[in-house]
Amino acid sequence: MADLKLDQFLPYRLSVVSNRVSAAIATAYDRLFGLRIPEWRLIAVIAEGPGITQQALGVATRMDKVTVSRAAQALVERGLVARTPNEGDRRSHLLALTATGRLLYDQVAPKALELEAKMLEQLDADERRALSAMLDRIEAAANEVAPEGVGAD
Amino acid sequence: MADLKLDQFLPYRLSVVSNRVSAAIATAYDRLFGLRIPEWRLIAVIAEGPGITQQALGVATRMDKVTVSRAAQALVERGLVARTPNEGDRRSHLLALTATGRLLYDQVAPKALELEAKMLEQLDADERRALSAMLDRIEAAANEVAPEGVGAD
DNA sequence: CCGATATAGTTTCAGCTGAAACGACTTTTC
DNA sequence: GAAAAGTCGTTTCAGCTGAAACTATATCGG
Repeated sequence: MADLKLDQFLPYRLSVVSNRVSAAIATAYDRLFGLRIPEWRLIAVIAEGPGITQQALGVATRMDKVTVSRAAQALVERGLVARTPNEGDRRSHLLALTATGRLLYDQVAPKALELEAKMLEQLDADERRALSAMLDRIEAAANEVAPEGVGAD
Repeated sequence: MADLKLDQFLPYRLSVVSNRVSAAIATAYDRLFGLRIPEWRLIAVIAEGPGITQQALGVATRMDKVTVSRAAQALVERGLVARTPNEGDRRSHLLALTATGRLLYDQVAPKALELEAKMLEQLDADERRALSAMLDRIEAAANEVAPEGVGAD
């Protein structure tokens, strides 16, 4: 009989840790800025390169197009993001932060980095690099095991 | 303005990798054994120590009691798990694998370890230890940042 | 003992997610 | 240049999750 202890099982550990981290971040963003995680992710990517389509946002954030669509609508309604017609392709629009959106981003981003720093506090630079590289390799392997599968949170 | 690139942001990377891994595993278990992740987790813990209550299962798997309740019902209905009255406390029952459940476990556990091995293939023993230790530290830090929050998948 | 409070587990309900169907527009093909 | 096929984005629907309400039992304080 196989020797399998759940809390030594990596997929389980990964899921637990990721959920804790996500929950901590989600709570903070929601309380401080009224943002959900998908919304915050869109803002982060739009801030980097304004004039982006939703489909590109989906690729960048690895979120489903439905999730992107809903988050984008919420942000537009809140006046944080504006849509301009895409001349090249009228099926889509181009998204950019409004002035208000930019202002919010300038508040959220430092807070995000601060939260991240708190969670990484006990890792030194080498460890962080190693962690990041390992995550990349694990993700690649997972993609091989089952090519599909997305999932946001 | 803060320098924040989403794909270097640890909480995001963690979430993406964890979701990929979970999706890969979930697909495999569902296809091979008709098990969802919460069900599989219960089986893994019950196999280790039969005669366990649902509340203890919740602690062990870090899943919500609702999730545990539903997974337990499904397993009982499928005849993989049996409930015996808990003499000491009649609010709860004690769960154990049936013969069928044990048989299934003996198939699932090796498969689980095999899947894990595939994902960890490119990490050597030292790296795995380091990864595990880092996950522990990150989880602890996340718990400090926001004590609550659970979440299964 | 017995009422007050707490805990195990279930049910209900609201929220989030993503597959699938759909509408609008674009590209390809003949 | 129009029908066929593909893509962007929205809507719909079904599934999963967890907070809160609820039932049954247990424990605590007087």
